[in-house]
Formats: sequence, structure tokens, C-alpha cells
Amino acid sequence: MAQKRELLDAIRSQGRRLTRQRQLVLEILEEGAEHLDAETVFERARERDERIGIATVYRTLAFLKEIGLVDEHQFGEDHGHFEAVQSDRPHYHFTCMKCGKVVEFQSPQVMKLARKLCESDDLQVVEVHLHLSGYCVQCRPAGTDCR
Amino acid sequence: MAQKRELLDAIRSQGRRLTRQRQLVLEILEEGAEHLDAETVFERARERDERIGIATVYRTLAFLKEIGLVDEHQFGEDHGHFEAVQSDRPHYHFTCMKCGKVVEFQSPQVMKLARKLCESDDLQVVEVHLHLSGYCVQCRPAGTDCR
DNA sequence: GTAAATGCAAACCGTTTGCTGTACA
DNA sequence: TGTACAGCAAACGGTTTGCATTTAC
Repeated sequence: MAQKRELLDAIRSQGRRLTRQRQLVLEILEEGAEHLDAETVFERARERDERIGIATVYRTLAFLKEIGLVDEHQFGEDHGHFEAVQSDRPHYHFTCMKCGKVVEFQSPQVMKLARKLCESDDLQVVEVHLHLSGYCVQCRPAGTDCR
Repeated sequence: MAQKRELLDAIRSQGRRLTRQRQLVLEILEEGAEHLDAETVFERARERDERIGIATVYRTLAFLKEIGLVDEHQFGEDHGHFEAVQSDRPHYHFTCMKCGKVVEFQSPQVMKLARKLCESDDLQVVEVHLHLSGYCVQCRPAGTDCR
């Protein structure tokens, strides 16, 4: 859970407000610890506040992203997935092409490699997205092996 | 340019047809050698065939992707970008957050690292998407250095 | 009290689909 | 000549926006 104090500071620093709805959305992302899409966040929010609207969810997700409390991922689908940032724990994802399961990795080697790739072109890396897809053990086509 | 022969085989093998429009879309992707979105492909196609429709462009892009002649990338934007595959040359992208410029990398190390990450969870890797973003030399905020 | 944020509904925009007519094999 | 494909327009689904109302500060 994010410290309430820090959260308040982050928000108020820009003359913006901590509303019931913003707390709710962030709470849902934090306790879920999954990669929820906006629709799912909306559904879960509705369970606790039946008056919240989908527009508020989208605006809040954009807002939380803007102040750095939430990350968005695409996963090759046509809609975004959101998660509360786990501070200074950059991580990467694998999606199973059959069952959709998502596995997370943490590996400093990825950032290291990214920096190395950028060196020769003098590029400054800010974000690194590594997204693998394939088959998990359960879904692997019979007879194939990790190639 | 893809060999016409191979192209025909790839298409006909499934009882499907090589139409003027499919040739046109593939031509545009190959000569552009950029990462075009569907709208841009459509505009360029219209210049040479004023009767082609956007639906045909989308259907053709999906078709070319299906038979493996075209790749789609998201680049964190809300719409897809397409490119003709350069056979067995997997590559990765960097997007400048200010000017939008795209830089490509080729590095076998990425696939190597991906496989290593997947080993312990017994995952079979099929696709690897590495997408970096940050600032190019021209756009780098003044006074900052490659951290 | 007064901006900022919400809720609702309508708009938006990239993409897909249904249908009828066209053209590749 | 039969069937895959094209063109058009309408539908779709995720996301954004305009506006009146509410609420945090």
C-alpha cells in the first residue's frame, strides 16, 4: 500500500484533490496486484460505490499514470491494462498465447541490455517495456520443447 | 522486396488469392520501410488506386500478418503500426518521447535474455517485443546526460 | 466560496462486419 | 464459373469530452 501521506503530497503538490473515487481506484489496483483493464476496475469500483462512472475511472487512471502511481501496459490487445507501480521494481511480462496467463519477471539485466543497445545511438532511456509471449507449461502444444 | 514467387505460394497454398489490392498494400509497406499505421497505408494506397477502401486495408493487413509477411507493433499509442517483415531479422524499437522518431536495433542478445528469463518458469517463447522509449540526442532535455 | 472533479450522455476514432457486387483462379 | 475478395456504409468497443452538478480545500 502506498503511504497516504506521500499520496496526498503527490496530489496536492499540483493543486489537485484527493477524492473518494481516486482513493477507491488506487485501492483496487493495489489490492488486486494484477493487471486490470479499465472495465474491470470500473466493475470493482461499482461494487463499492454504485454511483461512480466509467469516465471517472478513465480520468482517474490517466491522472494516476500522470503522477506516476500507475503504469499502463498494452499486452498486444486492443485495450490497456493498469497496475499500481511497485516503487523502483521495474519488471517485465510474459503472456501465454493460449490461456492469457501473465507471468512477471524482475531482472536488472534487461535495463542493462537496454542501456547498452542505446549507447551507440546516444539515446537516453526512460522506459523499458519487454513483453514476451508464447506458451506456458500447461498450454504448450504437445510434443514441443522449450526451443 | 519479397520474391513474388514465394508470395504467390504463401497465398495460394491456402486457396486464397493475390489481388491487386494485396500487392499494393504490401508494396507500400516494403518501399516505405517505416512503421506505418493503417490510415497512412490507406492514404498512400488511395494515391494509386482511388477506389480502394479502408476496410480492405485493414483486412489485408490482418491477412498479411496471418501469413507472416507483416508485423504489427503498438508503440504505446492507441493504434497499431505495421511493417513488412525482414525475414529472420528480429529487431526491437526505441521511440523518442518528444519527436516520435523510431530507432531500430538488432541484437541476438535480446532473444538470449528472453529465453533465459523463461527457463525457470518453463515457458516457451514465441515472440519477443522490446520497446524502449526516452529521448534522442536532438530532443534530450538540456543538461541531462545518458544516465 | 471557488476551482477541481464527478456523473451522465453523447461524441470520437480506430477497427470490424454485413451485404452486394466484382474479379481471380 | 464458383468462390474469395472488394467496396461501401453501418456497427462496434474502448476511450474521451461537454456540460451541469457536486465536493474538496
